[in-house]
Amino acid sequence: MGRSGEKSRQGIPYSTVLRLASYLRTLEWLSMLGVTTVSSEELARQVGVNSYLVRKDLSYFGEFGVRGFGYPVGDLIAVLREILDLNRDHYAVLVGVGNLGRALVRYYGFAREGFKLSAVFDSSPRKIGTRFNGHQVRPVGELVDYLRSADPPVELGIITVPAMAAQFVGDLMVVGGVKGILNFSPVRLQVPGHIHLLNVDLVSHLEVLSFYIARERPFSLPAGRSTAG
Amino acid sequence: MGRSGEKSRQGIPYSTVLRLASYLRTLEWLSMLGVTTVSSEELARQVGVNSYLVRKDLSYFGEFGVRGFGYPVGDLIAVLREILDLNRDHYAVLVGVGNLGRALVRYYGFAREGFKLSAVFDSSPRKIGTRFNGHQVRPVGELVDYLRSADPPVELGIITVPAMAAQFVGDLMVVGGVKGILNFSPVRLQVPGHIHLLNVDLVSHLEVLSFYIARERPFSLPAGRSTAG
DNA sequence: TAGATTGTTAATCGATTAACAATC
DNA sequence: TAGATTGTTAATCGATTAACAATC
Repeated sequence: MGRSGEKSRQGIPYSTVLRLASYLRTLEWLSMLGVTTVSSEELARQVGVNSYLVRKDLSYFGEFGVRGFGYPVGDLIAVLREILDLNRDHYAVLVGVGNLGRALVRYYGFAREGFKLSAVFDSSPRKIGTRFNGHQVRPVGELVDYLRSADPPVELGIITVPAMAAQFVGDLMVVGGVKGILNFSPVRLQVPGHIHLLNVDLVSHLEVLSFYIARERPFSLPAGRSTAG
Repeated sequence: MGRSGEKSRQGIPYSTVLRLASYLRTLEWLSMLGVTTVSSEELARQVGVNSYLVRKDLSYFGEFGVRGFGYPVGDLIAVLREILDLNRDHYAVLVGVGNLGRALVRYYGFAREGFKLSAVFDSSPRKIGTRFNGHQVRPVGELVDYLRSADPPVELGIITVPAMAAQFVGDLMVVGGVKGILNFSPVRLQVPGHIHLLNVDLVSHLEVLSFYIARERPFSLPAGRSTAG
């Protein structure tokens, strides 16, 4: 599980990385249930992919299974945590303490996986100074300075501001030196190539569901394949 | 995170549907800025894909552009709203009034796009009866009955309960007759094939960022792709 | 061992990219 | 018209699936 035995990481598909996180989540769940061994077949079934893919995904990083037996759950969890670099804390700032922002500040899931909030910002005088979950809201004008002098350093920025302000806040984060941005605003941010950006548009998800539901009406087609897995 | 069903339906790739929502978001933004015409090149640039893909995606549904000219923004918005079936209201129930659930109940973005909350449920006696954003929290025991008799009918279920309860709640929604489920719990739900399921695992997104930051390597997919996949 | 299941190479499939004819 | 840009067909690329040898 150390880096020594790993194969080349060139060209690891984004979809593979996303599935690694899925595998990890499922394995943690199995581990909680007391399961100590799992086959690629069973893990695949639970995640909703096929077993070829599980083995292929893992093979990018090494050999972690036992032939004829399966994968030791605990070991595989450790391996995936290592691969995803989850064996250390990651610090984030969050900007925008609206409904969604407040929810994320209070969300346990992040901290549980080692993602810790370093500080929280907003532009509204009404919100600056108030406290959420132990974090006193700071003025967004202090964001760059904060990021530059933060110790431990802040790697991640979480954007939960309205569309109008998203690009501005993103720019500040980049100037401040974050390495990755999780953007919950519906705006497509423009960021330099070295910044890792993920857009999470909650409304889009509902729209996708809407599309598939609309196409399922009685006359549309012979029963096709399901979107559910 | 990501969709659970990997297959397209009626020959339209899932990734295309997701991009349609992205195009719509960008077009709405352009429209707000007063832009009335946009080329596939410009729209592609803003969304972070290439123009071939924009034209290809739209061509699944018809011809909406003017050669030598581009696309009329207003018309294309109307077309996309029609395709995604957004020209009517969609009703949803939300189960689980924790931090994330409360945020979604209060989130304007959903309603703005025609997704309306029909009712809100929780299992905790401490929360039942309290009000959030005008919705009085109902006991989860009433969920199935509510869904069966709701008028207007409820198509969508949003799950924001802890992992432990997610499958149970999902089962109730299915029994109640929802057509699609947006699952924010980290559990991979098992649902019948006719149910459209999208999993949104917020922690996974951070883990993906962690992976790429650890490698100082850009994504291999279109930068800043929307989630769900 | 024999059966089971991995790890890996090869084949397939489908999405993306490219090219270009149509046409405003 | 001439230049521009769409809509669509063909080529490419890469992820997924399949097959199977390795081996516990």
